[in-house]
Formats: sequence, structure tokens, C-alpha cells
Amino acid sequence: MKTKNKLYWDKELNPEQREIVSYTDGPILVLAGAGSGKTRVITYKIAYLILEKNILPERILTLTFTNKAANEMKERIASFKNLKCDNLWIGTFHSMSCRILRREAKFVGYKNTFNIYDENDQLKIIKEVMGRFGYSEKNILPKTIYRKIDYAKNHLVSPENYVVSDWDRYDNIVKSVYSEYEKFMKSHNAVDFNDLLIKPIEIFNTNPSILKKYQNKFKYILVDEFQDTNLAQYQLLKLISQKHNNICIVGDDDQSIYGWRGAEISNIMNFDKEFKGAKIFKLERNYRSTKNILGFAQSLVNNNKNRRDKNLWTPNEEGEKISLGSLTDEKGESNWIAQNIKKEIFKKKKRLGDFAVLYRTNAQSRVLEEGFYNESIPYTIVGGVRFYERKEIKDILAYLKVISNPDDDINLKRIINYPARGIGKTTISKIEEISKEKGVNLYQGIKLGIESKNLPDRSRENLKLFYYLIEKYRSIIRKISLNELVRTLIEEVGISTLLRKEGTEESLGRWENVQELLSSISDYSKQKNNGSIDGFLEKISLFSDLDVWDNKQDAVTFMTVHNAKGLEFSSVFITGLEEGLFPLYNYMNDEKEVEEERRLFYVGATRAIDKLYLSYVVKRMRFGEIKNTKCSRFLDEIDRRFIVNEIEPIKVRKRKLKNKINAKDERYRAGRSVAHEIFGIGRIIEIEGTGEFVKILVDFEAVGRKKLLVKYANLKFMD
DNA sequence: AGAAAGGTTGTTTTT
DNA sequence: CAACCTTTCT
Repeated sequence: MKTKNKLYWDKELNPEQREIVSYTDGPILVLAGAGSGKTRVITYKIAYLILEKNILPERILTLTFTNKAANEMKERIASFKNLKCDNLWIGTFHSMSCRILRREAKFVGYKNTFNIYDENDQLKIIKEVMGRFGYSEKNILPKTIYRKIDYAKNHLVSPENYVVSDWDRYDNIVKSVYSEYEKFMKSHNAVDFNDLLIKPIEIFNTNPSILKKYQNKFKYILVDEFQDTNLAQYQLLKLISQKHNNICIVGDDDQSIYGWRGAEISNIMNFDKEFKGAKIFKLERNYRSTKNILGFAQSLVNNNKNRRDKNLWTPNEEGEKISLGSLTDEKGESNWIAQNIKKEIFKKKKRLGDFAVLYRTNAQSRVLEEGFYNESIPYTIVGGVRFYERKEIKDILAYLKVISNPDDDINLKRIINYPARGIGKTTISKIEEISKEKGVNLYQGIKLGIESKNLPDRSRENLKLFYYLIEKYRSIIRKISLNELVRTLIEEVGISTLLRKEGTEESLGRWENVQELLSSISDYSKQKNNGSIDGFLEKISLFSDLDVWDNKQDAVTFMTVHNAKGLEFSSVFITGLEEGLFPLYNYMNDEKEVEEERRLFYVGATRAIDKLYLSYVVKRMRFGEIKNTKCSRFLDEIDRRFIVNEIEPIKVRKRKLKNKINAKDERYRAGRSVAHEIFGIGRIIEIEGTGEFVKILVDFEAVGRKKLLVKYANLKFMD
């Protein structure tokens, strides 16, 4: 007998899933294969805990890999009847630890207004510290040091514990720079991504009462994508879950693809040893892909040695075989993809949003973009240059960061003379001198500089203006809305005039980005009922491109295979399957690393619902040089039964010939009605170009004006 | 002080 | 090939 409050799940979950949902107490490991409905299990489990076990939402902690996954989960839970989820903690590891750190910052000597530094900021500090030590950037790259520090922090190695190995001549430098880097961060009230995880661990280890508070609070802990947790995340989990020991982790060792970021596949491999008495469940039924796709993916990942045994199956139909395209170069590859997309849209009535084009490195997206642009196929790119990392955006954010946390020298230097206000290099280095002498931060150094006799009147006047500008905003920070503050700010400091007066296409684009920033601030204010600067800054620091990606958009999605984790598409293209690219050459020689590349390929392949395409090229431009390539070893490993080798480079050329028209082709005239596979019906406006470069401008009823290359447009005449 | 030009360098994947 | 840094020119 079910009451209104109870969970109706018979139709929604299979017996295995139901068993997992209702098994609530003690440690649980769910080994969930690709497409086996693990997110569904987690959401139902949360609902079950609240509705059936009467657990208060605020006592449940759920950790996901991306904000996007967290938001989707929240939405799904909100759709359950009678379920209040306002107080649920659902978020990424980083956002959760950041939340904890904001509250408890003082226990590690931080103020709760700390700023979060990204890789660029970190590099600036490393360069500065290197300069202090007199290390030249010529001999050792700041980026190399950055990577080593990052690696150390990922593995919870402090500067004191950093081991200088005798085979690495840079380790000495790394150790000393690392140590200074940490001091710098602390004295400027800044943290990096790793600190978000490390600092709470430090707090918990040194303040048992604080740890107890969180241990008591979170009676149930659920973790998604557990295979990609690193040492710090694992440590945090162990600390928080210790008391109640109700921890449910869900993951798939075959999808562990973040080893380079410190993820430890051993966390999932050894979970049942660390958490004694852990109950292990397996979800092996795949709901997503066709038999062909799943079989193909299995035949690939079976080549890995370090993995848990599993037996994925699907009741879905055989489906089409996997298409393998062998193309002459990346232009051909892009073209092959475009043609296949058009074909499928036409024949199978798919939408543009059903397609994803995946690649190993972001750099590959450029040629694909060009190709799709020429073909007039709408696309969106996820990743690459992140929105909040664009220069114009970071400039404005730097103002906000300084206003909120004036200890932040890095961001202060970024804006002190932007837009130009007559504070040049000489003045800045004078200020730095003063600051160092008095042992204060730059901001206070400026204040001292205003009074200093060693500076020319002109500079002192400019410094004064700048100082009081920031002071003014610091004093009104709580009096006016965030929205208003930012708008006045960019007017007052002259960023808006600066960007608009240039008038180039580039500056116009930048101005548009600023507008986008402003509207994202408006959104945030609305959502948070007038949120704070800190809140906004935190949100965007932890935001990824994927989080803003709109999967309902009518456009083909381009992204890295890493970004595709957890998503699904009707048709998926995996491109650039060449030795050195996929697997990437840094990872070609070590068998463990090749296994991770193979898992990455597996992740990409299992995103596809009913059609998978693979492609490689014979020649590829790299480093500005055209090089011959060798096709990926992975293509030799897989079971050929699943593959159809349908495309040869010649065939693409044939298509071109078939569609080629002459400039004289009189069928194309302004005014005629035409139909396009993707854009629908439209009217020809004008014709330009000759030979195979004939372009026509068509005004489509549904999507407006588009310029198309006749050669590829495949237009049908309607009159 | 700031822009323009020239040289050099390097490509992984991201919260 | 581009992004980035340094130098040089105005």
C-alpha cells in the first residue's frame, strides 16, 4: 500500500537498481557501466532517503563531477512530488570544499574574502618568484614548474615534503619556488583550485571539533563519477564519512580519464578494502547504445589489463555498423563529417542537436569550425578559450576581485594602469619597492606612495586618483546592487569607451563579451536575490564551459572527449584517430598511460546512442608543418566485425564532382524557391563567385539569411 | 607610454 | 600556425 508520499519507482527502475536504492546503510560501491543509469540511481536514492527513511535533506551530501551534472540532478529531484530539496547539498567537490572553506577560513589563516586563482594567475606568481630567485625563463619554463607544483599539490605533497630527486635537475628549483608560491598565496589571501580541497583537509586535521560538525551533519554521502577522484578528494570523503559510514559511491573504472589531474583509479579498485564491509553492486545493463556500438566499445576496452571484470549487455537492437573514414587531411575529415551529418538529417530526420564531434585536443576544433562554417552548418563549441578567461572579462573581474580583496596584488597589477591612467612601469616598481620595504601589500604600498617624496607629483596624483577610486567602490559595496556597481564601474574607469572607440571587429566582439558578462551578472543577481561580489566571483571561478552549454540548441556540438563524459548523443564522431594524437604522444610509451587513452576512446564511443563514426587522416598539419601520420593502434585492436570501412578519400572527391556546377548554371537565379536539408525552404537573394566556388545568399523562412556554397548545399528547386 | 613589428616557442586533457 | 614575449619605433 502506497501513500501519496511514497516513491513510485516500479516502472522507472529495474530490480538491480531498486535493490541499490533501498540498500541505504553502510558503505556501498556501485560499479555502473556506461549508460546503465547511474545518475538515475543516485537521484532515486536521494528521494528514497527523504521520503521513505525520513532523512532531512540537509543531512545528505551529493558530489558530482561537474556543476552541470549537479544542476540536472537538482532538477530531477525537484520534479519528484512532495520533495523539498532546498537544503540538499549537491555540487562538485570543489564547490563543496569552497563552501566549507569560506566558513572556516580563519582556521588556516585566511580571510573569507579569499580569491580563487586560475592557471594564468598562478603562472604570474611563479614567474615573479622565479625572478626573485634569479632563475631565467629561458632555462626553465614557468609552465614546467607550474605542472610540478600542481602535481605535488594533487598528491597532497607540501613544499616541506617535496622530495628532490637526484635525476631531476629542476627539482631543487621547484621545491624553493613551491615554498615561496605558497607563502605568496597566503599573504595575498588567494587560493588555487587544489587549495580548495587541501585547506579543508588541513582544517579538519587540526580542528577535530570542526570536523565533527560536518561529520554529524552529513549522515548520508553519495558520490558520482568516483573513478575520477584524486587523493585529496578521497581524503576529504574519508574524513567526513567516518562517523556515520553511510557512503555510497558510484563509478566505472573503465571511464577513469583524469589520471593526469591526480585521479587515482586505485580509489575505486580498492574501495572495498578501505571501507570494510562495503557492499558491491553491479549495473551491467546498458540502456543507451545499440549492440554494435556497445560491442565495439567492449572489444576496445577489453585490451586493458588493469580493470574490474564486467559484462555489459543491452537489449537494444543491433543497429548500424560503425563507419570508419580514412581521409587525406583534416579538411577532408571535416568535410566527411559534414556530409554524413547532412545525410543523416535528410534520411533519418535527425536534428543538428543530435550530433557531437569529439576530438582529443582543443586545437583540432579550428579546422572543423572552418569546414562547418563553409558548409553553413550551425555548431557550438564547448571548451577551448573559456569565457571567463578572456582578457576583457578578466580585466573587469580583476576590479571586482581587488574591490573585494585588496590584498590581491596580482589582480591589482592587472588594473592599476588599465585603462591607462599614467601609472607606468617606473611608478609601479617604485611602489613595489616601498611595499617590500615596509612589508605591506601593494594596495597599502600605493597609499604610502601617495605621500612619498621619491615620486614625482604627477605619479602621486595618479596613484591618489586610483586609490580613492577603489576606496569609493569598497565603501559602497554593500549599499548598491552588484549589477549597478559593475555598470557604473565600467563607465567610470572608461572600459566601455575604450572598447567602443576602437571600432575594430575584434574590439566589437570584446564589447559583446562584456555585455554578456553584464547579463550574467544580472541573472545571478536575480537568482540570488541580490548576491554579493564574492558569491558571483566564486561561482564563475568554479564554472566550466560545459555548465553553460545548452544541449537543446539546434546545432552540432564540438568538444573534447573529456568534456563528453556523462553525456549522450544520437550520433557521435570521434576524430583524429592517429598515433601521436589519439593516443597522444606523451602517453604512447607507458602501458599504464596508453590504458588511460584507451579508456578515453571508450568513453567517447559509449556516448553514441545509435550511430558512431570514427575518422583518421593521412596528413595532418602540426606545428605549422604538414606531416604524414599513422593510424591509431586502437583501430588495429578492435573487433572489425563492428566496422564498415565505407569511405576512401577518392569517394569524397567523387561527391565533389557530382555536386559541382558551372557559373553558368542558369537554374540558380534570384527569386527562385529552394529547399535545403537543414534550413528548410527559402528564396534565393543573390549569386556570387564562379566555378566550384559559387555562393548564393538564400533567405530561409525558418532561419533567415544564409550564404551557402552551391557545391555542397544540395538544394532542391521548389518552383 | 604605447603601438607595431619581429622573433620565438610550443600543444594535452580541466575542476 | 598562433600565441606570446621582446624589441623597436613613434
